[in-house]
Amino acid sequence: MNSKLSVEEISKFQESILSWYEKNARVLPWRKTSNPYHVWISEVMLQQTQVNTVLPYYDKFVKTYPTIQDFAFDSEDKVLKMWEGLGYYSRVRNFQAGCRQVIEQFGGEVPRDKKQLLSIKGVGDYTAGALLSICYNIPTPAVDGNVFRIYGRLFEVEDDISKAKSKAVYESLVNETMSQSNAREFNQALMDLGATVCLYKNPKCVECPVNQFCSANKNNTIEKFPVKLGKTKVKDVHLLTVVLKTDTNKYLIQKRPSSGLLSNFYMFLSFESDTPFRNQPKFLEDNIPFKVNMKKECLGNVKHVFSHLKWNLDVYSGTVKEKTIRKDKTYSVITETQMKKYAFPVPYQKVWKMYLKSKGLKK
DNA sequence: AATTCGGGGGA
DNA sequence: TCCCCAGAATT
Repeated sequence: MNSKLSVEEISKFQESILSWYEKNARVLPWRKTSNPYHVWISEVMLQQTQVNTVLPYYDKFVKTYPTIQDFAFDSEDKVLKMWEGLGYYSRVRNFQAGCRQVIEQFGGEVPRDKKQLLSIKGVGDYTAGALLSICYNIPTPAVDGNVFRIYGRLFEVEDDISKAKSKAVYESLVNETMSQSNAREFNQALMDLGATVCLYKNPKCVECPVNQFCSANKNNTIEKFPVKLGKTKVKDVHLLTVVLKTDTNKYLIQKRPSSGLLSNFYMFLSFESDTPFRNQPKFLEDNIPFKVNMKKECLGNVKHVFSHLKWNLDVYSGTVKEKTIRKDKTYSVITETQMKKYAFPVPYQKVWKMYLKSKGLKK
C-alpha cells in the first residue's frame, strides 16, 4: 500500500509531527538516558503495558541492575521478583537470555543491525525498530498499537491488524513517510501522538498536528479504523487452593512448573479443573500427597482475569506437620516474613491477603 | 496463521 | 462488560 502523498506533503507531514513533539513530548525516565541497555529495558517493559504501570518497575530495575552485566547473570527467582505484578513474565526471561547473547556475541553492546537484533531473544520487529531509531537514530519502522491507530486512520488502511500479514503493510507506510534524518524523535513522536491524541476511543482530532493529512478525519470514519476483526474468547478455569500452616508456625508454598502459565512462580497448593469441584475439603484431603488437617469452611473466592482465561479460586486453609511433608523439590516451608522474598502472581497475592484477613477476624 | 503468554485502566 | 496497552514466542 502507498500513502499517495507527494514528496512535498511527506516533508510537511514530518515537520508537523516533529514540531508537535518538540512541544508535547512526555517527560519519561528512559528518555533521559542514552544507554541502549536502559532503553532496551523500557522497550521490553512497555510491550503491551501502559507507561504509568511501567514507571515504578523501570526505576527499580535500573537501580538494581545498572549495567547489563549486573542483570544478565542474576538468579531467576530474583529476576521474577523484580518483575512480579508486571505480567507477561516470559518477557523478562527472554530479556535476560537476550542480554547474555549480547554479552557473548556482541561484546556487551546492543547491535546496530536489524538482522542481528532480531536474532536476540525477545526482540521482535517492533523492538528492533525502536532500538535502532531511539538508540542510534537509524530510520526503521517500529509498528505498535499507536502506529496501527495513527496510520490506519491517516490512510484508511483496510487490512485487519489482527492478521500477521498486515504488519508489512504498515511498515511500508511508515518507511515511506518517516523522517530519515530524525528517526529517533519521529518514532517517539508517533508513540506520544498515539498515547495522548490519536486515542482508541474519542480521539482528539482537533489537536492533531496531522489532521489535514488524515483520510479518516476527512471522511468522518475515525471509528472504523484501524480495522480489527479478531475475537477474544476467554475460558473459565476453576481452582482449589489451600493455605497450609505448619506446626512450626510456617507456611507451605510450591514452585510452579518451568513451562506454561506463570512458570517458576510460587503459589499455595492448588488444583485446577475445567469444571467446578465437588466436596472441596475432602477433595483437598484426598489429593494432597501427605496428611493435612483441613478446615471445612471456605475463606472466600478470588477471581482473576488473564488475557485468555478467567481464574476462579476457592480458598481454604488447613494445618500440616512439617515433618510429614513429602520430600519434593517443588515444596518450600517458609515463614510469614520470608513471603515477600518469593515471587507470587497477583491471584495468589489476593489469596494471601484473604487468608491474613480471615486470620485477623478470628482473633 | 492462530494461540499462548498478565495485569491494569478507561469508557 | 469490552477493548486497549511502546508484542514475541510457540504451536
